[in-house]
Amino acid sequence: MRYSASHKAEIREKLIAAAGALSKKEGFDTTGVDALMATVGLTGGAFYGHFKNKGELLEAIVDNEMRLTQVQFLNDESSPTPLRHRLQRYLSRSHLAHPELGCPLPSLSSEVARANASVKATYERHLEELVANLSNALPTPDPDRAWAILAMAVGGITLARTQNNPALQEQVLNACVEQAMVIADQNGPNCTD
Amino acid sequence: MRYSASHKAEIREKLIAAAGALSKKEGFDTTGVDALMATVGLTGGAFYGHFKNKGELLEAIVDNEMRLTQVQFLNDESSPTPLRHRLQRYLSRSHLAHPELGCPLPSLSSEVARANASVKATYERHLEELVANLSNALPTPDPDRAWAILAMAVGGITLARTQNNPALQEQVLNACVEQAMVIADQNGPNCTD
DNA sequence: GTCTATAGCAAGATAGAC
DNA sequence: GTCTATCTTGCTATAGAC
Repeated sequence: MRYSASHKAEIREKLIAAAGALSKKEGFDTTGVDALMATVGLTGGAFYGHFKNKGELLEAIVDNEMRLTQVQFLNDESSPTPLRHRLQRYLSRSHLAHPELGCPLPSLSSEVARANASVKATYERHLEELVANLSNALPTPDPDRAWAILAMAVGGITLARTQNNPALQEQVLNACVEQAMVIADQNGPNCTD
Repeated sequence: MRYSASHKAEIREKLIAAAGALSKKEGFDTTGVDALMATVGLTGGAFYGHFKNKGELLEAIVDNEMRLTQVQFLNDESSPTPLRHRLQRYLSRSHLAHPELGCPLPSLSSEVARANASVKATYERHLEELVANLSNALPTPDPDRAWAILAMAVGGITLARTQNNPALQEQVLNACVEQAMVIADQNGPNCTD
């Protein structure tokens, strides 16, 4: 045959990656099939050779994006990145400016919240893994503190992206890094030990 | 004339409120003009007697929703609501389940992030007021801690709304309340006083 | 597997009657 | 100020040629 046996799979992966980037930048609902296919040099009709419908694409995007995020958060145990550096990378100006390359949580959560139970289940599964990993990166593992830190990081990016003023963005990002470290390092709510 | 002089203004306010609720629940982009007008008993064409275009509606929604949030956050100085209770109310199951009645920050932020500078400026102005008020509700006023707490609250609702599992939702919400209080009550990063 | 063409529908916006 | 009717454009999805 003209193409290798895995050619279709390769195109599919390209589509999922391109659609993920577009959806994180412009939103999934507002990303049209024709526009998506154009980014990989194909026309709209070819889409349905890879996905039954657009909903199936959302599932694939969510799974792929969350898997990549999982990998980025994963700590190499032989040379672990300090938590503060990971937070600074997450809460950075480049992450603010490039949602298409960044974490799906601030960009896709509101659309996932309105999606069907299957999409949410995939999201949920990856989120739990993410939190388990983040918990293990704390001085003392604690899922509750991991959830709180994750929520602050996601909320920090979300809020900062709504701002025009760079100085204000900087303040939000830095405040979240500092206060997340307070949560990570605290020994107890009353500091009694 | 058939209607009172303020009739147009009343309809306009109704429209802004209805559109705000719809946008917080289903998203602004996915809320059509015809569907919106139907909720107040009018047809699509009448929309343009009140707004130049749909973008003007978004500005009005953002201003109105943020103003209402501002009022809800405002503390009655004669009988202030304890911060913990305010956080519990924000990070509650009813707020999770009813975005149309709730805070615009978790629902509209991603669309505001993609909006024009004018919309962002309005959002920004209200956000700063909100943070100033929240800062003053802390044991020791501190804008940085206020930003961090706000980010955590917004991120907590955002993440919890993507979950199917009520137990997991509860864990996220409770964790954010507890850790937000840690940030509010801490005296310093090293607990040295 | 991808193309072109098109069906079928909903969107934002405008025109003119009342 | 609101109606109906309509223009134009965009979308999801399908049909049939290659």
